[in-house]
Amino acid sequence: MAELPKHYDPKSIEDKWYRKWMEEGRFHGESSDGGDPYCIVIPPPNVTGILHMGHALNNSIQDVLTRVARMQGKNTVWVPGTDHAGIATQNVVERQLKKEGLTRDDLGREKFVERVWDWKKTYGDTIVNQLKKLGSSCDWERERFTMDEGLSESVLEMFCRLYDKGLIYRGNYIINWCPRCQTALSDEESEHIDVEGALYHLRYAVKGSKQKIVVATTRPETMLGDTAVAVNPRDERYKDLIGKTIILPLLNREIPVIADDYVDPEFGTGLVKVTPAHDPNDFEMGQRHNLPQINVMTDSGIMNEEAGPYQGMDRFECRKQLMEDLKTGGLVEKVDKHHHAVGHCYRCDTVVEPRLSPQWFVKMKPLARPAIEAVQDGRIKFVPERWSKTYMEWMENIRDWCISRQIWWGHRIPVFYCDACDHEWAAKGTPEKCPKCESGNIRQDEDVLDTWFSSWLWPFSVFGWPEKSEDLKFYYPSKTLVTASEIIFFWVARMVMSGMEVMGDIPFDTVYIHGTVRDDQGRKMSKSLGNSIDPLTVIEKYSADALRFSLLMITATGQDVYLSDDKFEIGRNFGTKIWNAARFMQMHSEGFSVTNLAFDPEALSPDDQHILAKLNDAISGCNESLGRYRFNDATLAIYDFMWHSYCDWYLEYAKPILFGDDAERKTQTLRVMHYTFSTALRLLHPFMPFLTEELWTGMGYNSKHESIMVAPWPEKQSFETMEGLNIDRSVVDYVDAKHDLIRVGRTIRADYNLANKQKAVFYIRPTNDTYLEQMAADKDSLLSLLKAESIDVDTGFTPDGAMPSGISKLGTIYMSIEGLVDVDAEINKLAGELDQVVKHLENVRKKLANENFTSRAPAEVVAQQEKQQEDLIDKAEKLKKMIDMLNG
RNA sequence: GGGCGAUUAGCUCAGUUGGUUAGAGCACUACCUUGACAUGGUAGGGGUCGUUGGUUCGAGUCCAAUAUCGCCCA
Repeated sequence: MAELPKHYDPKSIEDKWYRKWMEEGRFHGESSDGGDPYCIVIPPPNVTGILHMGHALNNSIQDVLTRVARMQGKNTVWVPGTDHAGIATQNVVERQLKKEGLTRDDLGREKFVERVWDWKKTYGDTIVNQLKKLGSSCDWERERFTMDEGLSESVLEMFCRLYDKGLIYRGNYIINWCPRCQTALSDEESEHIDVEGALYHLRYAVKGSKQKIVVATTRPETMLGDTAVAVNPRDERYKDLIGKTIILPLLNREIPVIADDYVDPEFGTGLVKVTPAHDPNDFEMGQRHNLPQINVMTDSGIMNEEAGPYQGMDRFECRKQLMEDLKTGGLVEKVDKHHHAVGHCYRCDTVVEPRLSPQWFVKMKPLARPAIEAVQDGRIKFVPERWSKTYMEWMENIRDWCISRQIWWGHRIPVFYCDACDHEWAAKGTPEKCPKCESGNIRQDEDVLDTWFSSWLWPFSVFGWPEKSEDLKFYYPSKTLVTASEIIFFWVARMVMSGMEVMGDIPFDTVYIHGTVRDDQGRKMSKSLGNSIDPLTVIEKYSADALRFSLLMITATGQDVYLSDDKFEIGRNFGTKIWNAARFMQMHSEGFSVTNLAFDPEALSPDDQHILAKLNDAISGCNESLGRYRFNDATLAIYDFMWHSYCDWYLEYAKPILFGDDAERKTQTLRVMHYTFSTALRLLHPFMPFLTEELWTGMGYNSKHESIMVAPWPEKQSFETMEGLNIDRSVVDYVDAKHDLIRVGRTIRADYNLANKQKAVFYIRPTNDTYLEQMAADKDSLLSLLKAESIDVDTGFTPDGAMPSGISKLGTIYMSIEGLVDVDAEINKLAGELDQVVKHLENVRKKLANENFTSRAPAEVVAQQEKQQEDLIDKAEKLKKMIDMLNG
């Protein structure tokens, strides 16, 4: 046992251990080793990502689950990796090119993609390295990337299967278009943000009359693409209008008035303009009424030739100018303020333009059915349960998934066209000729797939699917998926669908949804707000252990996490506390061997029994909480045990023994101490991996299990075993009561401002003979914990004069302060206490006097109240006597 | 507009099927550098559990309204 340094230096230790664990292959699992599989697949972070607090929380949780499973002896694998984040990564590289005065078109597709790969090779490890800093025990030998060869193979296979089944199709529909990224987005990638917009009321002229009608719109510039005006057929106000022709202002295009049930008579004026090429609802109306579709914008959101005089203007500039022009023409009725949700690109925050465009889609309804059933029948469980509602809601109303993206970085859509015979087919390789007409005049689709089209295969693609590998057989399905609520639709739901589709089995049995990390004002942490706390800064300042522990301790199940810098002090302080406890033990362990901790059950003192019982409680509390994904309760159980049971009470109890000269007793106590501490370290290890490993070695506990990572996970001892250790519940209760008595004694000391060094003289009148015996036998610890010169335990004790005192379960404790007693103050104090007791007693009496209560409440609740009544009466009596005596 | 969540101490939050005098951490007050630890110790102050009704012998907990805030979906 090398001496532990006075100060704990997490920095050097954390790096050292992580390197060692890697060298020793501690994170790696092999299916050939068999056993009980435990697998978690990481939610792959973006390859462009940098670790934020959400990741830190997400991965701390996964690491806890992984490390516990590993210590339990399961065949444990946590598969890490990153996704290629098509749009985001392309954006990053395009920005880089821009600095060089280049665009991707200057490079051409092939060179550009090469350039992205270069970027990935140089910077793609950033987040991976940050995960390592956090202590994540991922199986790095299994690290995957959604664009690597194997996963690309999975993507192509999946595409071809769905294509051949008719579940992938190409169609011209309204999709979400990001004019900045110049690509289509899925519905999920368009984030609805509430904005204070306007509802513009515009006057359109009716052909052949002087009548003007008023339509309301939030996007006036799209009027340039209007091909009808619609009313609800049941709307009496506009009955006569149906079938008439409207002259579209500015362009003077003639468009019909149609009747359609979709129109809500309550909204705006009850008249809506119909722009089939720029709105999903208008599109459908257009389909029903055979309206032309006029797209008025270019790919980059610039008005095109269909916009007439507005051609070349940006869409928002156009909105302004167009409104000016309409105003000039007297064609604006009014402009109302209007709150509405507007879609924004989730990658660049640009306002999304709904736009008619030919894209590839996955037909979702058939895929959703088995995925709905899997959750309905409980094969997949959400924690907290309420998220299954969100999942169901989305699944039941699922819409087809737009999977094509007009970018270059990603899996190119494996669809080929023959220009000779117009044949279209999907294939995994690079065909040289058309399978139908054998022409070589073929070309591949230009688009790439949505990144999520590779992520949704993650739970099986990481194990080599479509190849039926041993790993796949062994580790699939994975166990728990840990993620935040934001990606239930993006990812979780889709993984279930793909898993059911190709594996015929669920991809995981539990989905644990943790909270979103917010700042202390409840705002989402974001770079643009500048309110994010960088986990690496926290690691630098407080240590990775502190970061992990603090995060888990303040994360209530499924609730959002509000963070501020000072919260990490919890973890740091706790680490320091443990470190110092270890140093204290070490100072007293000279010549003591920690390899033999077999204490003598017959010789356990009350405090020994007490700490062992509390240890068992902590173990069972921690395990139970972990089983229910209540990480805050799990950490609290350990924290409370180590700090308040072990350090505050047991170590303090042990001091006089360790400083004394009863060698046998000292050895026995050290055995209990080290047994307890080494067990608690194992319990703490998943939460604070570095500190616990350092102490595991530093304290010499590593003789049997070299690393704490593979030491056995503490399991709750059965009652029988506790009895075998000679742990008696009544003795444990006695020690709890003793602690209470000591607190009462200390309060008296504090009331009389006794200096720490000042020894006091105490008298205790025990409540009964059992306590008398127990306390008499336990006087050493009472003396030491009360810093007393002497303690007389005497059933017949009566104070001969004014003495400050206090009541506890074990008895009444008096402290001798010759000549110093402030009688009035003492009476006041006791009277105050009596007041409280009387008030409480009244409540209890009232309850017991109520026949409804005594007859209806469970017997044990009534008995408990009766017992309490007795205790309170007893206490009140004592207080009265004490007050009388002081008065007398 | 639909759905979900939150409202408990100055702050951030626990409080598991209703049952001791509602807890923790931080902050605060007093005392203490004592032989593990001032990133600490001991003691203490602080809450009519958003509001109003209801169910119940009993409500922070269940139900219904309502207010405020937040999130998701349209």
